[in-house]
Amino acid sequence: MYDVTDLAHLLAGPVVPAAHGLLGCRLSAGGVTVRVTEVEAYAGTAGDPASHAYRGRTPRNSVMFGPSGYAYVYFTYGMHWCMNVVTGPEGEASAVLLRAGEIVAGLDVARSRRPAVRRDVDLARGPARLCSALGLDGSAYGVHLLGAGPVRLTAPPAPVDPATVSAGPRVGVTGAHDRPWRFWITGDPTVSAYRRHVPKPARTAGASGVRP
DNA sequence: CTGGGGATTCGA
DNA sequence: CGAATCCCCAGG
Repeated sequence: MYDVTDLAHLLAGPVVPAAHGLLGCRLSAGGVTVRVTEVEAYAGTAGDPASHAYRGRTPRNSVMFGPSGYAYVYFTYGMHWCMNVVTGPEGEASAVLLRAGEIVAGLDVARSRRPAVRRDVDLARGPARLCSALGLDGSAYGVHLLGAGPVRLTAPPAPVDPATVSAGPRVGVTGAHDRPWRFWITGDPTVSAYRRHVPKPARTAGASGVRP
């Protein structure tokens, strides 16, 4: 057995085990509960250029530098929110991005938030979709996740078998392919599609893309 | 102050 | 494939 105390302990530790442990956890907000099926680990300032905290503390990423168990929610592409769980000790800005989940409660509420979606497995398939399904936005920035607040994270009813977890390079991240820090439940239909990061081509006249 | 770019999604 | 559409942050 593995209760909220253990979850708190797990989140307080190194980010990669924390990311593993977040698979299967339940996240409840806005009348919807998802079972987390896909995550990515980010190591903060510790030599991880892909982390939002890599260049040091800013107003936007400050919650990542605090204690574990809090929500780092950020706005991107002018329209989408994405949600992270802060991990590690205070002062170390590591976090785990929640990339996808399966709706296990509040299905009708989730559908009403995303009317255009046809298949239920697509409702929270992707980090911005997950936030959308749960009704999460900037108001969830910095909230504690392990208590009785509006956004609650709880351990899985049964531990996830490590043999059912796959690992690979993170989505939308340039380089760092030597760090397979994306983790997902193998074969789960709610896991998002992997898309290689495509750097913007240099803006020179007549430039043609170079293909590998 | 300015401007480049983004841990994405959807539709053509 | 490209638009949508803000906000953040580095640099001058």
